[in-house]
Amino acid sequence: MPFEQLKLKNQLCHRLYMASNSIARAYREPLNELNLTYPQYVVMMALWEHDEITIAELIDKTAIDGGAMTQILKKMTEKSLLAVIKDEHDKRKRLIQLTQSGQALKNGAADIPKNILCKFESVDPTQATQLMQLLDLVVNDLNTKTIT
Amino acid sequence: MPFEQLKLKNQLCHRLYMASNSIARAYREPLNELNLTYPQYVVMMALWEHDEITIAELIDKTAIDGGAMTQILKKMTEKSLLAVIKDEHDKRKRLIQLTQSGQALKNGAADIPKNILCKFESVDPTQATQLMQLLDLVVNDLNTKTIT
DNA sequence: TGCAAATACTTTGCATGCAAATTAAAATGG
DNA sequence: CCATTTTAATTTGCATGCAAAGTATTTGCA
Repeated sequence: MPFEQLKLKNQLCHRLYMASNSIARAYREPLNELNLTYPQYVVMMALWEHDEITIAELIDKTAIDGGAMTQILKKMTEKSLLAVIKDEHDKRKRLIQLTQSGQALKNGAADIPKNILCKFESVDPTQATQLMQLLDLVVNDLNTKTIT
Repeated sequence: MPFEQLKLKNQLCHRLYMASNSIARAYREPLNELNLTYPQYVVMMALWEHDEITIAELIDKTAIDGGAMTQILKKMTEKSLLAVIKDEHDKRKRLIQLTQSGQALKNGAADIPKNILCKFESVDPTQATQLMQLLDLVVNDLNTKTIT
């Protein structure tokens, strides 16, 4: 059977594509109530964990594209969720600092992960963990630059 | 430990986000050589499997957004990969038909899946299968409309 | 038969993801 | 110390993903 490998049903990538879109869609409603997009929510999670980090560190933690990050931070600044501050020690860098309302939003977001998990009827916690581990392997393999 | 669930390292969604972006990036180079974007490649795979289907069927197979599909098909038409034909039986519908060069491109794409798989050093075939099954569960759970 | 409701697409506006070019500032080497 | 290189961000251009509004047909039904 030639070209069997080109069938969509055999493609890991297509499943990842669908799963990623599906889960982002699932977050859309609860995040709308917080007036956040999904990438903005990821930025907030990173900052709730560790405030006052540079843009480069934020990019590293979130895996969001640098070009997109500039735009995202601009919009979040307009919404008074955070402030972008120049680093006096290294003027190339910018520090991101949550505002009070940015910090406060954490309470409103606390229930989101639980509500999303409720939608998983067929995936038990063991499988979820397994899935996360496998995805980590995939990401590591794909992001490891093969120094040929 | 409050808010533990809001940490990025505990988020299935963030891993899916990273994995999906990583794998799309991995396809970018080989697809550039075919002058295809990733969604366009997905459309081609669907059509290589089954030619002359309606746009609605194509959307169903690929899970690509309808609004985006219109644009994607327009660009693929400009590249003479396919043609959009009116369905005489139901004038609302459009049939998508591969051109000769669209069909021929299948040969150029035949090696792409294998080349992507080469990048997976830590994921063996068994794990890949397992991963696909878990992703299917996720997609099914998230796309099942709960008829409350 | 005739009109409201459902379909199949298209269009529009907004928010990224990504590559490539650009700018500003710091680190390096000679 | 100065020129080259590297690093940190921003900007730009293109291609989606998605929601919502709009258009053209076809169905369903009273």
